[in-house]
Order: sequence, then structure tokens, then C-alpha cells
Amino acid sequence: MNYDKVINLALERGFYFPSCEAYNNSPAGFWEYGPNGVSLKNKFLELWRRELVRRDGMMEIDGSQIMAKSVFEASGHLASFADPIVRCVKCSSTFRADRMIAESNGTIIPESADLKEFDEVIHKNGILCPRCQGPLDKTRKFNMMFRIGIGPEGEDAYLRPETCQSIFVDFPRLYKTMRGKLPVGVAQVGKSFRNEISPRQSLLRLREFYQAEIEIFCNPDKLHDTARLERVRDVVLHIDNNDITCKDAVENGILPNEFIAYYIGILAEFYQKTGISMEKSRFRQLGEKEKAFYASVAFDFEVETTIGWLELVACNYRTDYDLGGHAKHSGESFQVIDGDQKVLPHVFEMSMGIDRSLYCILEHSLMEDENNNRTVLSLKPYLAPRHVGVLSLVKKDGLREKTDTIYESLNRKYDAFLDHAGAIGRRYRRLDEVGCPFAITVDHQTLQDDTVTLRERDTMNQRRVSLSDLDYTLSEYLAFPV
RNA sequence: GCGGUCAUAGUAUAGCCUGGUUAGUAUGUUGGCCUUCCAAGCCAAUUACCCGGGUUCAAAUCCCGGUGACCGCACCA
Repeated sequence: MNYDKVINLALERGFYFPSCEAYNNSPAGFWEYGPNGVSLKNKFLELWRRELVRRDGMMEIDGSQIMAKSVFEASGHLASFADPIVRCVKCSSTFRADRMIAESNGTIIPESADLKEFDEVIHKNGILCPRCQGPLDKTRKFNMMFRIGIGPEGEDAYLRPETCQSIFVDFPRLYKTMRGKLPVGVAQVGKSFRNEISPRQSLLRLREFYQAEIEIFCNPDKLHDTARLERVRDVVLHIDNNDITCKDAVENGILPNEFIAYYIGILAEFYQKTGISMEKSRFRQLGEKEKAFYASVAFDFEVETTIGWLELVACNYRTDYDLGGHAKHSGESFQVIDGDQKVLPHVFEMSMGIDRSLYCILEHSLMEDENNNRTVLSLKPYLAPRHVGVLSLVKKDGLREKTDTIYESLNRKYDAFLDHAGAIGRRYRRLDEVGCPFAITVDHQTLQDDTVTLRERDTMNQRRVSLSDLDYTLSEYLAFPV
């Protein structure tokens, strides 16, 4: 299935759509989730909590989206989350200053260098616009963080460009009050904000987007954690073009240690359960130039879609970059006691893009069933926005009332959807399209023996189920995997 | 940000070149009739010219500007 089909489904069936549609000057890069999208997202996050947060005994927090300027001085975002750009006065093309200079005469200036250095090199060498040979304006920095003003004085603060900074800043309190013991994971789900130059492709490149981040604080001397690795030793990873178990990946040096292998393992098991095709997924180790400024080792979890490979999760070993930075800037201690050792913990993170993950789930789940002339969103039942359709075969003879009663008995526990209108086949098709895995239909026999037909989405098979068994049957079918 | 293409109902489209129609069609949606399990049929209703300015007696149509989308470049923790 392709991008166009997915976005069409998203627009038509209330998964997601552009923000502020009524206003024609609304900027790009902002999208909203409709009812089916929210329901899918909630269930995806419930799976995430089950498979990662609860499985590993992590803590979850919910931090502020607006954070003090100091936080981003310490984190390096003010200096490094920005590109030096230079603009042509004549044709107003904009270039990355460091790259343009390198291409023009081979001078390598680090992108984090002082802006004057760029201007000096441009001036001395008489570098002109590579496109039109026009003169170049002064180099300036484009920071991708949204700056905002707090209070009447408009004091500088920023919308967070990643959710994890509050995890780092909160770490000492969490560790003390929640009886922390290394290694300990802290997780957070929420919005992050980046002022992308050109947002594209709906959920895939947003200016305001959801992240689910996990930061695992660990003792750098204790990364050969064989006991943990045992739990996922046989999980097969597709990594750098090999299919290899977690255990073998460590032994062959593909993964640096048991600790990281364990987390990569549970992450892989989580994604397996989302319905994203594992044959179209891979882990990829990033080279020196691709890595983020804080990472010493980095793996991306990537998924192949009809518009290419998408990065869904960035797994970074951030060392003590963050806690060290915050300790230095705040003057607070971020060291903790681990056994008889005083350590500044290192951090391994799994930073997940939720919106992109949801897109991949949709694209990998959407099917065209030519034989039955229908579109089916073959979601895992536990992720389906609607669990069960509750339909009356016809409205008359008391069937409507009976159906309403059954619906009311289900709709607190399940995402049930009541529908009396139109031909039964049409109603089944509509449910198929939003991924509803089951439908029960009330017919005249129901009035006699309290049974209904239970129709299964993927096979279209039907069987009769007694109303007294319905709750049990549904709860079995819709349960999250163990 | 740059270049190219484009913008008409929830969705897909006709009409634009050559200005004047009640802005057409399909599908969807809603209500009704019919109907005892897979997009049937019939009746009715419903919904649109991206925004601003200009030209003109008259603009969906021509011109300018803006915004957005798609593709390419660049960018992308």
C-alpha cells in the first residue's frame, strides 16, 4: 500500500488531517489526530508501556513543554541545534555555510564554529553564490528551536526540541524519591517542537510532533549485563544486513555490549507486536558524520515504506554528556551511589517517533482485498481504533432496541461502534476500513435464543456466539499479547 | 529557503485555453422505502470554485501577490 492511499484513508476516516484547515494561512508542519487516530495512538502507547516501560520496570514522567534557556545551554542545543546559513543577496538562495565553503575551496570549518570564521573565509577567498555568482550576505545561525517569551518581560525560554531533557534534569529527584537503583529507565511521552525549514509529508516531518523517549541511566562499568541479555538472547535482529540473535550480535561485536543488546532486543519485540513488517525493518549503525552531537554509539531503527526508509527510533549511547552538562551548568550534583561506588551515570536512550510509527503501522496494515471488493486495515486487534461493531441486521421487529441494549453492555469496556443504517455489507466494509477486527450482528434469531453472529474482519468468517459468552470471547480476542 | 507543477463538496474529478451555465458528474454522508448477513435498488436531502487585490458591465475562468500541497535541490538529534 502506498503513501497516497494512507493519507486518503487518514483524511476520509478521521485518523489525521492538517491543522487549522479553515484558515488558508495556516503554516505547514502541523497536523491533528481525529477520533480514529487518537484511539490508535492511545493503544500504540499502551503497547509501548506494556512492552518497554512496565516490562523493564521503568518510571514514567510527564514534563513541561516549555523549558528554561539554561537547560538548552547545558544540553548544547543553543549552540549545536542550529545550522550556520548564508544567503545570496542577489538570488536569495540559502546555503549551509560550512558545506558551501567546503565545496567552493575545500576549507573545512566545523559547523559549530564562530560565525565570524565563516565570514572571514568567504571574504578572503572571494566566495560568491554558487548558483548565480552574486555576493553573499553575512553568515547567521538558524536555530531549530522555537523561542518564546515568558511573562511581561518576555524572558527567553524554548519549546523543547526533544522530550528527554526533563528526564535528565529531573533525574536526581527521581532517583532519590523513587528509590532508584542503577540501571534505571525513565520514560516520557509528549510533544516536541522543531522549527523545520520545510516540513513535508504529513506525519513524517512535523514541526510539532510526539515522541516516546526512554533514557536508561546506567553505571558505565557494568555494561556487560549477561543476566538481562538472557531474557532476549534469541530475539532475532536484522542489523547491518545480518539476521542475528541478540546474543550473537554481542559476541560478534555488532553490538557493543550486553546492556545495549538487551534494550535493542526488547525494542525489536515491541515493534514486532505493532504489526509493522519485520521483513521491512532494520537496525542500522550510524557513522561518525551521521550521529547526533551527543552520541558515542548510535543505532537507528528504520522501516521501509513506499516513500523510502523511515527512521522511527534513534538509539543513542549518550555517555555522561547530558548529566555532566547539567551538573556543570546548574552547579547541582548529578552523581549517585551504585553499590559502594559514586558514579555519574551514563545514558542509553531509545527515542521513538510516534507519528512516524503510526504511519508505518497504517501503511503496512492497509490491504486491498480485490476478491471481496473492499479495503481492509488489518491492524492487530489490540491496536484497532474500534474493537467491535454492534449492528442490527434490520431495524424493525425490536432488533434495533435489542442491539442498543447489547451496545450499552459493551461500550464501557470496549471501543464499540453502534450502527443501524444501510445495507449490512456496507456497514461491514466501513468497519473493515478503520481496522475494526470484529462485528456482531443482531438478527431475529437473537430474539429467540440470545445469540449473535460474530464476524471476523480479515477472514470474513462468521460464527454464532451466545450473548453470555460475548464478553469473554471478545476479551480473549482483543487482549494485548503477553 | 530555491526551482518546477498544482489548488473546484468528505473523497475523486468536469468546466478554465476562447470570461456570461442554475458550477456538471461519480462516490460518500444523512433521512425514507425495501431488505433475514457482505459496497444491490428506488426516493429525497446535503456539501465546493484556497485567500487578498487588480482588469472587466461581468471572473472558478485573465493578471499580480499571499498561503498550502506534490516533486526535485537543500535541510532533517
